[in-house]
Parts: sequence; structure tokens; C-alpha cells
Amino acid sequence: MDVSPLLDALNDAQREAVAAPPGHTLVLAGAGSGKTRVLVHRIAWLVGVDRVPEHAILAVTFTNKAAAEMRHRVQSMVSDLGRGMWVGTFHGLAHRLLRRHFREAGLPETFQILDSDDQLRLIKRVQRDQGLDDARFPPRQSQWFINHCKDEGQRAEHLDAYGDGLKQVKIAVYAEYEARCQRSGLVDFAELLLRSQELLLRDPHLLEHYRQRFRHILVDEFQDTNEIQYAWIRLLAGDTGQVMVVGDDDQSIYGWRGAKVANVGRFQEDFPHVRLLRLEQNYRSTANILNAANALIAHNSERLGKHLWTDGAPGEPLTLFAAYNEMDEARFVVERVREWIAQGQAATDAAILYRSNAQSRIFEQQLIAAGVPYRIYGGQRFFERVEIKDTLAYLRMLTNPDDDAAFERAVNTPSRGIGAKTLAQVRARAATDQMSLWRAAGDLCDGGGLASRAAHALSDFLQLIAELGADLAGRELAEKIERVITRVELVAHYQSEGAERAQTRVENLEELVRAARGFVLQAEAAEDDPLVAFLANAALEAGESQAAEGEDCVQLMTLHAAKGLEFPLVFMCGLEDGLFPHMRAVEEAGRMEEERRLAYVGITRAKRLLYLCYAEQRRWHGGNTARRLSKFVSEIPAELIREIRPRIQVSRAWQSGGPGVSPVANQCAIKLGQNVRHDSFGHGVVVNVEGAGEHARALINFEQVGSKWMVLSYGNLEML
DNA sequence: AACACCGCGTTTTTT
DNA sequence: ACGCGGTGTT
Repeated sequence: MDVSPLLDALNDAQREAVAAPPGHTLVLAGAGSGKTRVLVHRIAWLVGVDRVPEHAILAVTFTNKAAAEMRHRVQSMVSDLGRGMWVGTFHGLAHRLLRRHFREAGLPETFQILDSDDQLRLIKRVQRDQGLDDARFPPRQSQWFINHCKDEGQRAEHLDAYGDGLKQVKIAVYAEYEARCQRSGLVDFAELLLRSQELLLRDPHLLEHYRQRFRHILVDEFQDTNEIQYAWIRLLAGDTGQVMVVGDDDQSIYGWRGAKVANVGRFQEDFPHVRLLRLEQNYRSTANILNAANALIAHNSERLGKHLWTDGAPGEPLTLFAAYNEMDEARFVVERVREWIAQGQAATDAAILYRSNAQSRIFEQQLIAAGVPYRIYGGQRFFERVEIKDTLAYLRMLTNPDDDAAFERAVNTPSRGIGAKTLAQVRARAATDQMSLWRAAGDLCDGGGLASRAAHALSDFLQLIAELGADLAGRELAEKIERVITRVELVAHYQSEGAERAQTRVENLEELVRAARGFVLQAEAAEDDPLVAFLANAALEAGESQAAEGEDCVQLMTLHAAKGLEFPLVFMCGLEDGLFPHMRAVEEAGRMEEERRLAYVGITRAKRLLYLCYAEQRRWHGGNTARRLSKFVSEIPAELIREIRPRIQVSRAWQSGGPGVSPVANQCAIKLGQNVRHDSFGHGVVVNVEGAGEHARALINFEQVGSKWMVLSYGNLEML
């Protein structure tokens, strides 16, 4: 059996995983150890060697991107397209179950998915109606509470406040929110999982059906599973399903949103006879980079234990750059990127990583100034843009008029004279009669009780929706969207916001129509209404922000967003105590190890060259604050690091623990990193200081003319 | 309905 | 410092 060509290109550990005998398997796969490869080959093995029918395989990932990649790679390996095989995200698969069995799940056929934005609006609405003060009961906290409860598998009725008044309020909000979702046929992200779990629990026949069907369950990034996802896998597996989970406890960085690394250990207890395999050979990074990562992560105590190794070359040492301030840091990084590109390397092979999104701006500025193409990940997503959501709200109304979230958005966008007062009446009626806003509005129009102007405006809206419904029936998906945009006069509406803004909005609307035209129903969803499927897809797959794909550009993203990716050249920036590890993580117990894992993830992204950067001074929350090098850097053996400070030789402030100001600089009341302006040389940064009193001189790095020594008592420098 | 002002938060983010 | 969201004013 092991002569299968499937195993040829694999190492021993990988082979063992791919050709694992029947039973449960836990694969601890270190960074860059060929994790995805193993999963894909395993599926191919099951189908090709073990003769498992494709429909008996369920493969789960976390992100759409990972699911798409897996689908793609499986298709290229398994002769025929992965037909009947379920490959998707937890949410996508749960959604599929609910669509198939909407009746048993207690949902309307046209139920829609509530994204977090809509969810927050709805919660705000609920809280306001319950007379809660937003300041005392922040809606965001309620949202977090509700999602957290659902992630833990708990319904409002299961919860007990134990006399905690605040919790009592949250539970009440949860209950009312859920009631409204149910009335409107809306399902939020966490609900997808919880509801589909309940569906299976409540319907033994259905559960048995799926247990019989999915004999093989594979889970990627298992360390990121939360309580409900874990329970979901367990439930589906039952006693018959064979589960292979692949994960790396050292790369668990989503504890703050409910992921439980403990699930990795639990898996071994909850499932019988788990075969534990380790993938420890790294094929990605040079030995130096890998050793740095190993040394760093060794500082964590809660580990299952794993030691990555490579038989590759040591490669270059890591480079540590101490910048004066964040501007200097950005300049340095951009300069290195330019050199990289000048050497004929691809820009896309370089990544600038940072802890928080706020850091991206300065890099963006410098990249623009240097004319280097770049792409920032993690901006606003396509389907979350206002114009898209406005348009989709109408389509949602047409699909399911009881969708209150859609009603609230569409009813006065563009403004058509339906003000707060009128809406309050509609909401009140809906509340008393326990009906949707749509039906309450209808009743109000029919039954009078509204001021005539309001009644007109409202009935115009109701009529608009009715007419649109009639007009769109039977048309193609893309045409429906086009007609909504025209009929509702959305373009004119956005025009009032200013020409430039309107221009992008219109372009996005065109993109939306294009997306609809190119929308292909998944085979499994063929029986669904294309519009319903399109709307669900829009929520589940919110889409990347800037789809400028194909262009060769530097990649900018947070460390979190970098997980799963690799780059020949990596810059980890802002390695300063308080920023990374983040202040908030230092305060909360258990978070420090997660921060360290995040650093580990960052380091292991690099294939060949890794730069560690920090600024001794940084503009942060207003003031200019002195920074100290991140303790994570000191956890990397010094012999792996080459430190460069090209323009300054002062005491190493971070080592003595003091602020990033040289003693010399201190005496003359001019700080390194100080921004200055000179009448003829323009703007610059103080880079070094010598002497004292009248003889004190400073090396200034001017933006326009480069570095110059200036005697402070002569040079007419303006401190900025 | 548009604009101004005030207060607050300010890590990470998928689905 | 800054931007956002929510509230109050015209």
C-alpha cells in the first residue's frame, strides 16, 4: 500500500499521517511543516487508496480562503472534482445544513444571515426599546456577551444571572434579540453553528443520516476551534466517524475570541485511541530563523511540545533595527524593500507585519513617497460597504419582507420623508402585535393613526417594495440588482455626498452587478433560489477589500492576518514593550503566552530574511513616548541577531532600561528623534548629538537634503 | 436633514 | 492626537 505515488514526495511523518490507519488522528503540525499538504494528500489517499466514497468526506477550515485553497488542491489531486465531498468553513457547512433542513431547524426558507454590523444595530435597537442607557450598557458588550454565549452553546434560557444585575440585563437583551431574529428570519454567525447543532440534536434521524454519511472528518487549524465548533465535530463524528485534526498549539492566537487550545488536549481524551503524530520538519525557513522561533516559543510553559528543525542552510542572521521614531522605522523598511526590488526580487515576496492596524499608515505614506506598490490587508470588506449593504437591504426585503434589519436600512435610504417619529410608531406597533416592521407598517397605513404626510411617505415605500417585487420576478440575478439600483435611485442619493465619494460608490455598485453576473451556485445548493444564495454568500464571504490582484506589490498586514502565509522577506515592526506585547495583553493573565505565540507566528512567516524593527520613540495616543525594545527580542539568542544602527552610536537605552534618549542628548535638551525645521533645508529629524552648551551640535537627517551636522547655537533650527 | 459639538476609546478579526 | 458615533442645534 505504501508504494502509492501519493507518498513519494512526503517525509516519514507526513506519510504516516497521510496513510494513517482507521481511527482518530491528531497531527501536531509545526509552522511550515506541510500541514495543508498532508490534509490534501490524506483526502486523496482516502479516495484513491482506501476507496472511501467522496461524499463520505467532510473537511472543515476556518476561513473561506483556506477552504477555497483546499478545494482547489483536492480537485487537482483527486481525479474527478470533489463531488459530494463537503469542503468548507464551519459557518459555511452549518449554513448548508440549515438551508437543507430549514423546516426542521425552525427557520423560514428565505432566512438570511445577519453580519456583525447588522447584529450590532439590532442589539442597539433592542436596548433602546428596553430603555437601556447606551453609556451604562454598551451595546458592543451585549453583542460580545451574546456571541460568547452562543459560542459556548448557551441559550438565554439556560443562563442564570445569580443575582448579578448587569448580567440579568444582558440575558434579557439576549432573549429579546433572539426573539426578534426569529421573527425576522435572521441568523447571526454564531447562531449558524448553534442552530445546526441543535438541529442535529433534536432530530435523531437526521443526525444518524449525517453520521452514516460523513465517515471521515478532517479539521484544519484545530487549535482555533471554539467550544461549539468542537462540540459540532464531536456530534457529527459520533461513534462511527473517523476524525483527523491538524493543528499547532504554538500558533493559537485567537484565544481572545473564544478559540480554545485546550481542545487539542481534549481531543485525545474525548475520542478513543487517538494516534498522535508530529510534523516537525520545517521546509520554509532558514535554520537561523527557525532557531529564533524555537528559542522564543520555548519561553511558553503551556505547550504540548514540539521542536521544529530543518536540514537547510543557516542563512542570514536576523537583523535588528533600532529606529529613532516610527518615521525612521518606516523609512528604513521602505528603503530595504526598494533594495529588494532593485535586486530583481518580487515586491509581493516582501511583507511588512505589525501588531495593530494603526501602524500601517506611516508605512503607507513612505511607500507612496517611494513609489513602491503595496497592498494593505484588512481594510473594509466589499460586502460591508454602505452602498452594497443599502442595495442588498432592498433585495433582502424582496426575499423576505419580514427581515427587520433590512427594513430599518432600506426604509429611509435614500431619505423619503420617513422620519424618526414615524418609525417609532411602526416599531411600537410591531412590538405590541409581535410582528415584523413590514407588517406593522402595512397595518399602520391601512388603519390610519399616522399623520397624513407620514402615511403617504410610508405607503409609498411599501408600494415601492411591492412594485419592485412584481417587476423583478423571473428576472436574472444581476438584472434584479441593476433594477433595484435604478428604481431606488441610489446613485443620485450617493451623489449628494460629493462627487469623488459617489464615484467609488458607483464603481462598487457596478462591481456588485458584475459579481452577481459571475455568481455560480455551488452544486449542493442548486435547488436554492439564486438570490437567496447570493445574499447568504455575501454575508458569509464578505470579500477582500482591495482586489488589486495580480499586481506585484508589497504586502502589509497585521501579524494575525499573516498566519498561514509565507514570505521570503519579512519585516516585523513596532517590536516595543506595550505595543508588542500589547499593553492590554500584559495586564490580562494568560495573554502573554498568546502574544508570544503571535511573535512566533510572525517569525515563522519568514523564509529567508527577517528584519526586527522598533522605534525608540513613537507617536502614540497623542504624545511622543519613549519606547523599549520588546522583551520577545531578548528571548531570541543574541548570536542569531545582527544589530544595525547606521546613523547613531549612543548608549543602548533599551538595555539600561531607560527611555530612548542618549545621556548626551539629554544634557542639551534636544532629543534624538526630535523633529526640526530649517529655513533652507526643510524638515528633518535629530539623529545624533555631540558636545554641550554652545558647542553642542546635532546630526540632522533632513528629508530633502540628507544628513547634516548643525551647531545648535548657530543653526536656526525650529523645534517641532 | 445638515451641521456642529462633545466624549470616548484606542489589539488582534472570521464568519 | 484623532476619528468616530451619538446627540443637540438650526
